[in-house]
Amino acid sequence: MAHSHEHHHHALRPELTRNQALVLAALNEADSPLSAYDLLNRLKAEGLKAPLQIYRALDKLMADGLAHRLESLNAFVCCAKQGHEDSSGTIAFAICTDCGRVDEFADPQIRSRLEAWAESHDFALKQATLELRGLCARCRGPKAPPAAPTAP
Amino acid sequence: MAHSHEHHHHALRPELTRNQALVLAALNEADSPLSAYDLLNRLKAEGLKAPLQIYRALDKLMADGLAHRLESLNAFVCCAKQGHEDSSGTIAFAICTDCGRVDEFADPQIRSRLEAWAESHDFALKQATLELRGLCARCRGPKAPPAAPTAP
DNA sequence: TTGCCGATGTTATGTTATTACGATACACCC
DNA sequence: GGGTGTATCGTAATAACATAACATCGGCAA
Ligand SMILES: [Zn+2]
Ligand SMILES: [Zn+2]
Ligand SMILES: [Zn+2]
Ligand SMILES: [Zn+2]
Repeated sequence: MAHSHEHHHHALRPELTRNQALVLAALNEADSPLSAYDLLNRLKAEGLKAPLQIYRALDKLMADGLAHRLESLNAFVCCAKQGHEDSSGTIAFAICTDCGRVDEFADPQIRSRLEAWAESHDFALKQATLELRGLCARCRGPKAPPAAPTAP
Repeated sequence: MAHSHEHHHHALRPELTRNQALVLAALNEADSPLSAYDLLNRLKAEGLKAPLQIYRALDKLMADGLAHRLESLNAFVCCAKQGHEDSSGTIAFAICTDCGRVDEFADPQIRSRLEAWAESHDFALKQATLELRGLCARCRGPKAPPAAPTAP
């Protein structure tokens, strides 16, 4: 255990415990979302044994904005921005159904449109899940221009 | 037990089998989303016994646009429009975290905004999951009484 | 010291979804 | 009638995802 003084203020970016750091590192190394049990399998070697250890770490990482849950996959990704301190308002994910890669983005216009709907329907919007499915640029074709897909 | 030849009509509105009709009726009667196992419990009296009977019926109903899955709840609702024949493009759901009620809507501007993002990122958009969480008009009420959720 | 508190480890259990296999029902053709 | 194909159905078993419950440890303040 080569750890020394990791307890130096900096509550700005809260310290991560060992389990949390392990889970975050595993998510960072992966190039597509991982389920909690995927993570567990990858971290068995580090001594993690029970699902709850993974879920607890994920809860903390998500609370800190360092990871996100993809509801349509029951899986998790690390935040593309390494944590959004700012308005963690409305994040969207474009998920490639072929290679699994995920592109995280925020579109203010979509957000304001959602807020407008909520406003006009007297709905107190707290959170939004926006997940797009399709083929990423790498998987859709070598150079498919925005046109009707030609028969291969 | 009313049985025998229930296959008289044509297929404009595809016929539902008994299991499918039971599941759809249960979803219609509910005032909030039901999980597959909720449905199973409610339909035990009708003779349904196994999860697969529910999931198969749900698959058909969703394919016909008569029901939708809410990814963030792992639950199902009947379609507010009783099936969208048109471009079932981009549907959104506003889910009340208090009473569970769901409001289904489609916003062309949100849809075109998503398509614009996809276009500009060379992403072949196939499907989108849009789920809002918050308090519905009945439950938010600064002046409206909190809707006492009637026990299911 | 003592007591609290947050994080942890461990076991067991609950919830959601699918795989596998066989039976039944009907349409279609020979 | 006797095939063949397809679609649905029933049942059992299992996989995949998530939480409850409880004991323990270590830091830290009164
Ligand atoms: Zn993020
Ligand atoms: Zn891809
Ligand atoms: Zn609908
Ligand atoms: Zn409500």
